[in-house]
Amino acid sequence: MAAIQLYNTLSRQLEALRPPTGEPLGMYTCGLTVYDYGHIGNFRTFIAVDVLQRFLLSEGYQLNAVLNLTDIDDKIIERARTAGHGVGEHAAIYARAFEQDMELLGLRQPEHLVRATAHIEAMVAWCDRLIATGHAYISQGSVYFRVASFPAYGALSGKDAESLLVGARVESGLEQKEDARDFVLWKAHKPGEPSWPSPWGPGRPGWHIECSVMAMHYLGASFDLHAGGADLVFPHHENEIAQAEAVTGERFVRHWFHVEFLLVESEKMSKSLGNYYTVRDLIARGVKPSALRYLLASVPPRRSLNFTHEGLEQSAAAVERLTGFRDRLRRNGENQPPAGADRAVEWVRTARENFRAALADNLNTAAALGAVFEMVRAGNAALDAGEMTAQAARAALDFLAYFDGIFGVLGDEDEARLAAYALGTGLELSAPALDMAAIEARLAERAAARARRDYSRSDELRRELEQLGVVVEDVKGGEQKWRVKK
RNA sequence: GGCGCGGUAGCCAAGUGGUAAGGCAGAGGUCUGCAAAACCUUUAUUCGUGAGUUCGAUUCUCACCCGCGCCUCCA
Repeated sequence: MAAIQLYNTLSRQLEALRPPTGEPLGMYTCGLTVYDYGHIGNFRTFIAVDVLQRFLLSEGYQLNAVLNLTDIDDKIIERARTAGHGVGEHAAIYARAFEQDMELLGLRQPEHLVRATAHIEAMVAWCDRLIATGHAYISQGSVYFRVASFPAYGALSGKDAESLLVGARVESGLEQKEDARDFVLWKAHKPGEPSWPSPWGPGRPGWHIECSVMAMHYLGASFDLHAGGADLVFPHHENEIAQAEAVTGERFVRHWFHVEFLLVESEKMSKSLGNYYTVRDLIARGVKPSALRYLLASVPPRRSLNFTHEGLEQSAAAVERLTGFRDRLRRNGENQPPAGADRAVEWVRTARENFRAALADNLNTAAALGAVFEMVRAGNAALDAGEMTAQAARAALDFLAYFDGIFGVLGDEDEARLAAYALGTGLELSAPALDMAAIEARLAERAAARARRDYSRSDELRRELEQLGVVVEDVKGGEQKWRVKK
């Protein structure tokens, strides 16, 4: 297969990712600032990164992935104060919540899940180097990056020095900066705020320095791939580049991967509009993790995603089509006569090729799903025609397993994850537990009724079962198949 | 104003210089005791608008309209 192409924000074009070698691919992702629960926009990014990473692994790459949590910042301090928490305590609460959301959505554990406060010394040391090399200066106990000392500033976001100055002047001039574009690396201590010692006095790190320092700490001065939300391009990632490259002189990141914004009902998500959703908001409404994951993964990362409740329902229906097909394969696949086997295996191979090619083309998840569904239709048709051989069924099941290893949407673990999530978060799930005893009893009675062709009783029992939350389907051979009602 | 992304059927959405993947929803049919599921057929003579290049454009160029993001700490 051709090399994996990804859009690189820095060059503004598709670029081939280096091929897999024995050397792991170094990848850094800007994670959450833990002042509150992560919202679905955050998780859109993390799911896109997750799909990318799982795809890379399936293509033979080794990964060294770093995901950071920002656990010291203005907003955390402010929210902690409002909530009556200590700052560390507040951050810990939401860091834990993030990890719960991560597990619920099946996000891959990165090789390093790192926190800013665990790397303060390294940040101080880096500030020191920036000062020593003339790229930063001390002003009233704070340290600022001297943008004028880094001519390449603005390359990532396509901004020129002049427009940056115009933008910056709008801001208040209270800070003691040489130049309006300069940004803070280290904030001097203020009463009532956490602080760490430094050569310039107590204080805390600025936002941008943490990512440069932690990325280089785990991945080296120059690494392969850096991901994050599109809104981080400027200033955050621009500043990361400046902080790193000003000292090292090396190209900080080869490939910048940005995930577009998420809208809700075509509007920017905001608390004031009442369209702001955290993961737990949706789970509490009975949304399945697999459906949420499907929706967030189904739109390619470079396109903005319009999140709607209708979209969630459509996603849930699409997931059911996939799992329904898999169930059919498992039920029927083994008992069919093996005849003309090779033709049926052919469409699985085609689907796999198209699927891989789509993902390799800038992670085109929509096209990749198209390939999967084309196989589903072909497979269902073969099953209907009684032409599904054991070999073809196995090939299709293998492909579905491979597919789900990347997309993670078939929902096999929904129930277990929801249970663990409810336990961990104390969240009450709206989905009522099934009364299995009552269901089993009615299924048995219905089977008996059907055996004696008492269809009115059978239909009555089907209605009762629906009340109990399950849909019954009569499969050929008189067998009853049931599933949880949507 | 600057930089960037996007406007494809009721909804979500792929895509190509040669005539529109896929999913959801809808309609008809097959199957079924009835259903469900599945399958088949059907639902955009048309891809924001206008002009241009071309034998031919949704795909290239230009202009315009609309939506969205960023422009100093928001994923």
